[in-house]
Amino acid sequence: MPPTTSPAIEDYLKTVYAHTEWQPDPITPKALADKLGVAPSSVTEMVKKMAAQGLVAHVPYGPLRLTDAGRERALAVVRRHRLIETWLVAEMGYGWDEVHDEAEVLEHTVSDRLLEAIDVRLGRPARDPHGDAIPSASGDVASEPFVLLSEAPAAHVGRVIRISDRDPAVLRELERRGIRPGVEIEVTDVESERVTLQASGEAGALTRETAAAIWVTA
Amino acid sequence: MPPTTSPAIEDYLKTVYAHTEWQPDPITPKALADKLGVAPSSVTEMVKKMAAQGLVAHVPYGPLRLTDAGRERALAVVRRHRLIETWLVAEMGYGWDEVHDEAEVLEHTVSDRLLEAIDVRLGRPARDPHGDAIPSASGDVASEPFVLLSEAPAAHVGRVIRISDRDPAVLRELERRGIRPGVEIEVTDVESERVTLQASGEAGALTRETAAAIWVTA
DNA sequence: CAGCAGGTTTCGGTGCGCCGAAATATTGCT
DNA sequence: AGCAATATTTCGGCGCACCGAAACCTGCTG
Repeated sequence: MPPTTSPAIEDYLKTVYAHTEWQPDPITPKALADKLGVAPSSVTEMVKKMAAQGLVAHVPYGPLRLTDAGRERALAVVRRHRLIETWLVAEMGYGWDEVHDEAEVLEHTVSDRLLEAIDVRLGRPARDPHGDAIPSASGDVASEPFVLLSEAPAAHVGRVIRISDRDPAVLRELERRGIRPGVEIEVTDVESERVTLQASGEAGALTRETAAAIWVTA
Repeated sequence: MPPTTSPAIEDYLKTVYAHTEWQPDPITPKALADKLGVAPSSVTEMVKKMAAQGLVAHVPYGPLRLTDAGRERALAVVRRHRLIETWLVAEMGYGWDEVHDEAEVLEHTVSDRLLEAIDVRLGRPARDPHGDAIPSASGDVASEPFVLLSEAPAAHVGRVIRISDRDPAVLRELERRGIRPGVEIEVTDVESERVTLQASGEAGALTRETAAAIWVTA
């Protein structure tokens, strides 16, 4: 178990971790392959390596779980990603819908020292522009009770905590509608594929899929 | 000749280009291998690929020259490297002897957009902290007549233009002696392996090798 | 409870960038 | 000119991360 955490393995760890933030049950190889845009056979192989390094626990034909060591590495990568995103928005003139790809690359190449300098410049922020918690250097993550907007009952009132940054188009759409971290939302109606709501004084509706990208306070 | 310029090829291009800044004659495969810390056989192979992409001109068993296309790519990489170095020093609290390795990595991963943002923030600087000219986005490079301090005759008086950033220890050494870009230097004596000089009012001596890392105005 | 549709793994294979050893070319020296 | 030192290339091979095809499990359905 040498500290040979390649960029590829970092991506795997990050993706497994990200899954646990949105879904309670462990991720399957197929889901991982889809999110990474990689063939299932590649996942099998890579997971074998990661298991050998003690980063994931995996029983053949079963799902996938991070070990403590794996979670620690994953959190370090997530920290990098989110700090870089925050920096791009705060200092480099990026919009919150434009930072994901750049951070995706830089998270693997920024040194610890540079990351620390960024963290200090930004005043050690706790959340990134999408509301995602930024793990501390020691691996602590701020957490707060939440519900997915797609799961919230009618009449639920909450503040937007975070919005998934996976789809820039969704971010632009939500921005246009005044939905961003910190905003109050009231769910007015829940249908099978639509959630109707009131945000920033404006009424509107979201598809269930879009609503699943949003955390609101419980 | 697809635009498949990998990080490895970028390093080769940059190194070949850097050589031409310090030496008039074209670089040999051996020298390139040494500077890159790579086996000679790797250079042969990589050069073949680069020649196939029209980036270098190479006759078997002969030296190595950049084509116009190769120079263009090399300048783009050099621009990245030097802008990043400048940024690290200007904004992120790095010393001029500490930026090389970080820039070495980031030059391959920073997007054009982010680079442009950095350039703008810094006010489109013309030289980096070591005095190296930063090529413009269109590939123009500022130049000024110079002599290597190792080649300067006794009694020569000039201003330090640039100092090679290859060896951090040399940079610290020079900094300690007050030798940095912009400083006036008078060569007081030239021996075979030593150059004696006066800089910032202080007398001192440098090995020929160290002096070969310094450009002064002609 | 047999069969089938899925997901998962195995297997052979690819491109990239690297290596060392061996073959070959060039150069400099006597 | 001849030879030895040195540079360059060729060759087989390696590790990484990926692929597709085929074999193999598992769980669900009929």
